[in-house]
Amino acid sequence: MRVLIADDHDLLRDTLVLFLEAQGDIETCTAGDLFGAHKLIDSEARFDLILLDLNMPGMNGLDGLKQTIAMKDGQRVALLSGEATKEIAEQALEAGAAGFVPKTLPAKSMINAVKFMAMGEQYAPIDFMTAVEESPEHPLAQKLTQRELQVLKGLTEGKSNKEIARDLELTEPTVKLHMKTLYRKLDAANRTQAALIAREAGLF
Amino acid sequence: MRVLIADDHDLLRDTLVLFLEAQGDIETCTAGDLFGAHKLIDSEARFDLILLDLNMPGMNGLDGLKQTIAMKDGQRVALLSGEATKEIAEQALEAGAAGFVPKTLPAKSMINAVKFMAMGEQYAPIDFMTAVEESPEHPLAQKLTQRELQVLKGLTEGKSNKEIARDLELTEPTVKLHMKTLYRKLDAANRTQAALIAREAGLF
DNA sequence: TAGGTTCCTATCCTTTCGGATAGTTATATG
DNA sequence: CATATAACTATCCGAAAGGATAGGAACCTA
Repeated sequence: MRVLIADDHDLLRDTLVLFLEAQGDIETCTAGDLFGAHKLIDSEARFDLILLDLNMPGMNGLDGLKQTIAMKDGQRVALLSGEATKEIAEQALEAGAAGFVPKTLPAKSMINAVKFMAMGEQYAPIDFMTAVEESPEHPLAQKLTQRELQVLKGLTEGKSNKEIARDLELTEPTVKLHMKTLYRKLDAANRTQAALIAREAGLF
Repeated sequence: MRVLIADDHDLLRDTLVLFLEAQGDIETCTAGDLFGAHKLIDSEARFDLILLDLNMPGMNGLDGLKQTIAMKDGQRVALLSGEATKEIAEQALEAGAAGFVPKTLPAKSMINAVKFMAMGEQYAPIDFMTAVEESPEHPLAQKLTQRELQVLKGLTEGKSNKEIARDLELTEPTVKLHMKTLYRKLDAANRTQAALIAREAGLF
């Protein structure tokens, strides 16, 4: 089984090579950037799997991945990254990548994943892919006072100012004032926009 | 490698056994229901992987899976199903399953998946797991006319009636009428509720 | 051709919204 | 103590929204 590893970090590249070669039945080639990888793909025999680091020179986001997938023989190309988000991983798989391998993967799992992908399957860490992309404690919520949040909650339930006032035991003018402040803080032009923005942000 | 296959469909069970045994290095046992599977787990040597059909007798949803995972030696248990939804698959993996295998998987992929899971990795088909659970052509959208949908789209963008009228080259009173109809059809009390309901339904 | 449905336009009127402005109370914070 | 901020109340006014009602045009169908 022949694997090409392209990553600009010597340490990671060498470690990966050591692990894979230790398996006995895996032969490795390496490159330090996308250009080097493409040269090897052109000149060498077919690889069973090509691993590309997302952040190495020449990659330019997922462009380098797509270019490599489009190269001769339709070889299998997987994305390797340390920090990539779930969105990047999904886009890579969507673009036809053989898989997505986080650098945080245990060595044993990484070898299994490489073998799995070389066999023609698509790999991605389940827990990584199913993780809910939790919005990092929306900055919006922090800008709002308790009262404003209460009013906003009422708004996202489609209530009128009068209803919100009754529920919170306030007068209607007060609710209106909070509304005005909310529009300013949420950068909304009217209550509908404010409600949509609040929902979009995942509040309530 | 020893694999236990539990499924109440004789045909599928036998087919799967044939495929796996043909690999040479895989030894299989079978059971027709959960009870039979548990008996084999108790009496036989340790299995490298246990495949449980979701719909066979005794399973009772994911309960049977959880029971089996909790049995001796912490053996690796995967869920096998033909119709399961993405939600079921996620719950199974959450509960500690070794993987989720749709019965629609090509034989070659199924074998690869079995081997992969037996090696200690977690498997699920990427495309299946990342598929967006698309609401089945929202019944709402069908009740609305073209115009109403256009107006609703404007509403979900937080526009005023006047703006919507200008964009669609209608008069404001007409937009208002469509709004009224929308409220009735969407069961909304006001524009904010209508906008939220439309967003909730995944329209636009 | 008559009857029905859908879509559009329009007017009248009331309620609600939203902005501007002004002021009170309580609680931090320097 | 002075100041700032948050929370609340209040009034005025124009703009927007929403309900009721009426009618016209296009299209399908009996």
